[in-house]
Amino acid sequence: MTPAAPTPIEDLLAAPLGLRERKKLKTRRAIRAAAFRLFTEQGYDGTTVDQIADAAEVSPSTFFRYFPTKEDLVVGDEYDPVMEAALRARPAGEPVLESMRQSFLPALRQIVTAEPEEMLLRMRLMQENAVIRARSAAEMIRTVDLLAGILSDRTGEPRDSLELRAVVAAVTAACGQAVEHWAQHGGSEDVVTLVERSLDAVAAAFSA
Amino acid sequence: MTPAAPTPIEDLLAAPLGLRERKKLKTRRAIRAAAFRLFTEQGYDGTTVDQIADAAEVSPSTFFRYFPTKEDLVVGDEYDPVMEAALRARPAGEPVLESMRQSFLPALRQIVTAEPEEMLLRMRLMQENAVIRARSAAEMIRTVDLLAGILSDRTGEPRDSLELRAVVAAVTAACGQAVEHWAQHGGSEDVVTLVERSLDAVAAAFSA
DNA sequence: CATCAATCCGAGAGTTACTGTCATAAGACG
DNA sequence: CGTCTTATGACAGTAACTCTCGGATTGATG
Repeated sequence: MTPAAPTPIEDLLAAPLGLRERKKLKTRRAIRAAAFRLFTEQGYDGTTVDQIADAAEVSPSTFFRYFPTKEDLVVGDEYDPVMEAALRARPAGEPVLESMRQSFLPALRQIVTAEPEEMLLRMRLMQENAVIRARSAAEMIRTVDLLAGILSDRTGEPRDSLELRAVVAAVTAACGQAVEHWAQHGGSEDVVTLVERSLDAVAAAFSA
Repeated sequence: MTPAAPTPIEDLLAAPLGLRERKKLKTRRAIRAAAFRLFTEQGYDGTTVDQIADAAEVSPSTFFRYFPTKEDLVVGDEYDPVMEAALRARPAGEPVLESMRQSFLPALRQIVTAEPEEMLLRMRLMQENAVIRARSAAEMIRTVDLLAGILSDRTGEPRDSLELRAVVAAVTAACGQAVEHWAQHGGSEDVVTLVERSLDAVAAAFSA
């Protein structure tokens, strides 16, 4: 395209994504898009990996190179790093509950506003399909492990502190219920408000 | 065996388990016993259903008649009815937290004292195997649904009350962490104490 | 005791998710 | 342009299920 003269500025701009990387990202998106379309048309169980691969114009082998399992199309734990960063950014002396609240809320807001229809589809699949539900629940366990690890590092508590893990698990579960409620009402309510309601309810139940 | 004279008393006593039912229970136990033995020897993933069926001297077809999936050998939700009964027996006006505590504790104590080694194996498999972990987590969701349903019926709240579900989920998660802690320490500590510690920690975190 | 209906079981074929290997084609790079 | 790396596709294979069907076992009845 451009003459042979090297253009470092353009290189730097293009560097984050070489042609190869761009193509990979594109096929990854194509696979997921084809899958979600087929899922809405035929349901999750009614759609085979071969069909998805056909629709995305890749071979089944390639499908499994991009998504190790069919479930991974739906679950996706790409939000954990966001919450991890947010949690690490909280001040050291802050109470655990407040740190978690301030980490969950921005992450949730971002997810819900960025791609609400995809999130709704995911939650719908989670309700309908036992396998997806199970995997999502397992992801929540992963999240609890992650957050408890970060917090224990920060406070110097042992990594398997029952007390810390209990708090993290309880808060995460309450927030999860808020998200589920959000999804079951079609995403019309404000997630932040729902999370606050959840946490307030837990506080009320435990302070009585 | 006995003379032809009809013996209604014996009939009534034998009624709960006819020959057929007894046989079914026996093969069910045989399958599970064989499976657990093979699991400890070769691991969960290293054991095929065919091997289990062979060891239990049944056909693979029969295996799937008794256990719809291989995971069902391990997860088993036979404790939900116990908790359900306990929860329904609680007085109507009691706070949710107290009702749950008084329902969880006896059930847990029973599970842990009745067959501790089996429970430990289950928890160990849950740690090691992602599929089992996911299924167990899904069972916890089922439990939350069940308990929230019972409690909402009792208090007249709507069945999908976010507040109620958040509290139930938080308490269940905290208790789950207690059980996990119990298992990770080889079952040497007292479950009841661990549950109390968990719930106290949540209370402390939310009352600050 | 004989029989009949319900139910349980085993055999076999088929589907699907996933794994591993290998040859080939397409980008990266000097 | 040549080479080297890497992505891809074709293929074979495994394991967890699902479905169906004929035969055996059980439990009730005449």
